[in-house]
Amino acid sequence: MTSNEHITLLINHIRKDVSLTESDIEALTKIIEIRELNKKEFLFQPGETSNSMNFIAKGCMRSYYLDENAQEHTLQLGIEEWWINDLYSYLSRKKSRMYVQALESTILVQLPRLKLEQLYLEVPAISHFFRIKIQSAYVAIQERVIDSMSDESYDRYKDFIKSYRDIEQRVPQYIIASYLGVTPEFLSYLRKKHS
Amino acid sequence: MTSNEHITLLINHIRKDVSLTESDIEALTKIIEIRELNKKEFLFQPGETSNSMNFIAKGCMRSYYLDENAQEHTLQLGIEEWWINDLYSYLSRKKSRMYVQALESTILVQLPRLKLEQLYLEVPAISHFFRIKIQSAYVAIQERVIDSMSDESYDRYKDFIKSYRDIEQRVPQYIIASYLGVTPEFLSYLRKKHS
DNA sequence: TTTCTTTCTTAATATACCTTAAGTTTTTCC
DNA sequence: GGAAAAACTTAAGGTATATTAAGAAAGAAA
Repeated sequence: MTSNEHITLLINHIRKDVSLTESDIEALTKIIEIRELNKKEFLFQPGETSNSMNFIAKGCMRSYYLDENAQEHTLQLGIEEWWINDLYSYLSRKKSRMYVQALESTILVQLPRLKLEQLYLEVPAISHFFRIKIQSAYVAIQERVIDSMSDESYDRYKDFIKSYRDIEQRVPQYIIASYLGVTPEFLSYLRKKHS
Repeated sequence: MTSNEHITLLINHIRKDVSLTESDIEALTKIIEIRELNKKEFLFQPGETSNSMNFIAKGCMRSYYLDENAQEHTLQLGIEEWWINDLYSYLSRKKSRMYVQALESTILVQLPRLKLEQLYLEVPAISHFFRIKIQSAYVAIQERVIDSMSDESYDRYKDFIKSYRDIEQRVPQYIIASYLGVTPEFLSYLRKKHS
């Protein structure tokens, strides 16, 4: 697949929410960078600051952090046509506490922050698109807070599958466990018990 | 306290983040509504849609929802100079699942959504201010996700106190328990154990 | 294929947290 | 100020989830 096809995927994705003229597309295309990551490679790590919006054209990514006991906690997962980032770091321009990592060999279409903010002035539709995206990110994370409050861990697992239907098959169980906040052993037990 | 003082509180609050001219303030003041709530009164309830941004001029509020077992889960708390809402409902214009309730007798300075969106066009500083606020709401809720992943509930309690220093004294323990996701009995046990 | 590494499962034991219920303290309101 | 309601504490017994460790299965590498 050529880099053009990845860009087209992004453009069609944006066009689901807002209309773009040919000149909008040209301006957008100018600021795009393509980034390839090998399996297990990091997009960024704690201490770095996120400086781009990252669209997954191919592959699978996750964000996670390590707690004081060096336990991994997965916050976000994504496959083709999802966005992956530490939005906290991107929006606040502070250092991230997150690892953002490729779970498969992955191709990202990146929009660097400074150029994107320039583009907002030129192409309001793009600004509008990202306002929608940041709103949905807020909605998604609030959903996550609510789901995580269910004290039945099997319910949380069902919530997870509802939100991440297509992803469940592609990521290892231990990552799902780290998303749900249970041990892999316990997740294994739950799956057996309910099957 | 007159309603003017409540409005001044809001204006000074906004001026911490952006500059406002006298005419900005005049335009802002025009759309303001004051809402008084008695203790335990609801600002809105599940099934309703949030149609305003709500600044607490006086009092104490919380948002919570009921799970399938009719357990309360507190999502957000606020006192003077905090904003309280179901931002999910406000931004998406969908029905809320939340109760937003006064924990003390409370005075809100409200900005109705439609008028506020008009005001954004007239006074960009206000638009900028709320972009900052919505960003911080995102940051706060991500913080909450991370804090809630600590499986030691006493750690979560310490995180809570760090985020809600001034509020801890003013709300009942059982609400803190419902925020932390533990029973009031267990919170009581924890506080004794660590004191 | 064969070996090595990663991921998944099983099971025994340990612990954090819940449930219930009763008693105590604090707050509300007439 | 006093009665009623709301909130908080204590403790016993129960359940959900963690820990550890070992073996099985699947995937990657050679």
